[in-house]
Amino acid sequence: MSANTVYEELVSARAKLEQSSRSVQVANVLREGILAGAFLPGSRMSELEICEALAVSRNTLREAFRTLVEEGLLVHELNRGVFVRTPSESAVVDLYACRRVVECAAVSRPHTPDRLSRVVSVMRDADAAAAAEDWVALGSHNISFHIAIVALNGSTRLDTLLTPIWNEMRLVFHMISDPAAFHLGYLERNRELLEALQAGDSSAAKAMADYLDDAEHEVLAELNGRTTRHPAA
Amino acid sequence: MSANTVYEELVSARAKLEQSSRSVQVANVLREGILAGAFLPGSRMSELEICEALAVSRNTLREAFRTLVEEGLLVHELNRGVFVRTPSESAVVDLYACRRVVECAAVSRPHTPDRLSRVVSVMRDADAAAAAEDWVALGSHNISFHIAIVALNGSTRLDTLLTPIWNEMRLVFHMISDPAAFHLGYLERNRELLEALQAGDSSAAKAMADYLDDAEHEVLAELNGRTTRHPAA
DNA sequence: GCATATTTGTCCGTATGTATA
DNA sequence: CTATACATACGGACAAATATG
Repeated sequence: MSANTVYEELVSARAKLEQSSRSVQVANVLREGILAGAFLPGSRMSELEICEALAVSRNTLREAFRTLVEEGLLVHELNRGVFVRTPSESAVVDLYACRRVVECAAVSRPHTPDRLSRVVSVMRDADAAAAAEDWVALGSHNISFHIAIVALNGSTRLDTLLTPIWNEMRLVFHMISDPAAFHLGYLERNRELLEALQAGDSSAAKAMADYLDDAEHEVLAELNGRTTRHPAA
Repeated sequence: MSANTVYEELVSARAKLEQSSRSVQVANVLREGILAGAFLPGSRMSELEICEALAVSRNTLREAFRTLVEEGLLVHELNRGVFVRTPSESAVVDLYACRRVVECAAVSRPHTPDRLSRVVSVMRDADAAAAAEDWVALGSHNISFHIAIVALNGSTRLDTLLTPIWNEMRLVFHMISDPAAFHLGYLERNRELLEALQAGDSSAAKAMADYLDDAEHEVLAELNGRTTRHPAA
């Protein structure tokens, strides 16, 4: 049964469950699995099977579910269970609207060199991943780049509040056909953004807005070209 | 069965009211209580007592707790229980840093009249509350005013993501000595902001930044003048 | 420092309600 | 419509951690 392979992986992940509270541990394991694409958008999270695979009770699992729902990775349908979120087209539009606000604000303000250094190091990691043709890592570094951009705003609270945004962006990337090509295409644009920032270029905000516009349209085109076979959210 | 149509409507209406699970209902009740100040920052939320008071099982209550923790109203300490969050001074600084980003961005962009109308109506409600000397309502409308400001960004996702910010602001207001005087003082400044917005004044961003700076300093002064007797978060 | 009581963390069994084949 | 599978919610139980005297 190939349908069981996902749960078999969970059994091995069970070894990781060691410290902190069970429900937190379970949430961590499931989060990793979802972000890695083990559970694709729209797929159902069976209480029973996951309970058995992780050897935890339903109560504990349901607490973990509650956490992940709040993080935006799962959606909960009353008396039906929980499913991996399937970002709709309108959700994508809204995601980019939200990113436009916080990312354009971030690049518009005067930045301190030490915070920019984080952006620089992420850019280096992305380059390394691209050179090694590690497309999964490239996708992660791409998101990390924009997380580092948001951090320029100087509010750690804002950073943590936006976690669901980046989670859902990863879900979106799992829905497009060729994430590798997608991320590779934006590697150079990230570099241009960084150079504009380093130069103190006041047009960085405009560049960021254009960047997000293009990305949004490309993602929407991908989602349009795909016959949505997933269960509705 | 035309005789049943009325009752059928009632049944469907009742179904909608009860369409949320117990844990969600419990979370709603507790949230209201906390935001209303029934549970003050730092106070402990006893599982046993709340279970008995609401006649729900511990499992159900713990799911509700998980939700409220995720919303920022409660903090969870392993093997110790959950407590109403006590915003620290650094938390207040960060809260205003976050608000500065999203609220200044909101007033900087060109706004559509229909969305501004929401700000206008909230302003009217606040005036009415002030005239009626209903200080609790005034505090709520003050926060609603800024929620309406953020909504000018045009991202409903951003609006929902910021829910913990407004929740925590209410907790902060519960910690200052005279919330009524505080909110009354900012009623006029809200009006000035609104008028600047209606006039399309490009200096609205600066006005908002000043507004938040002043509010932050006033809140911090309040928290400094108070011997923090609450358990540490 | 120690013993006790309280509270939390976790699991189990089960009854009820809901959705779907 | 019936039957099955599943989610929801409850209560009890026990170990572990914490608070209290």
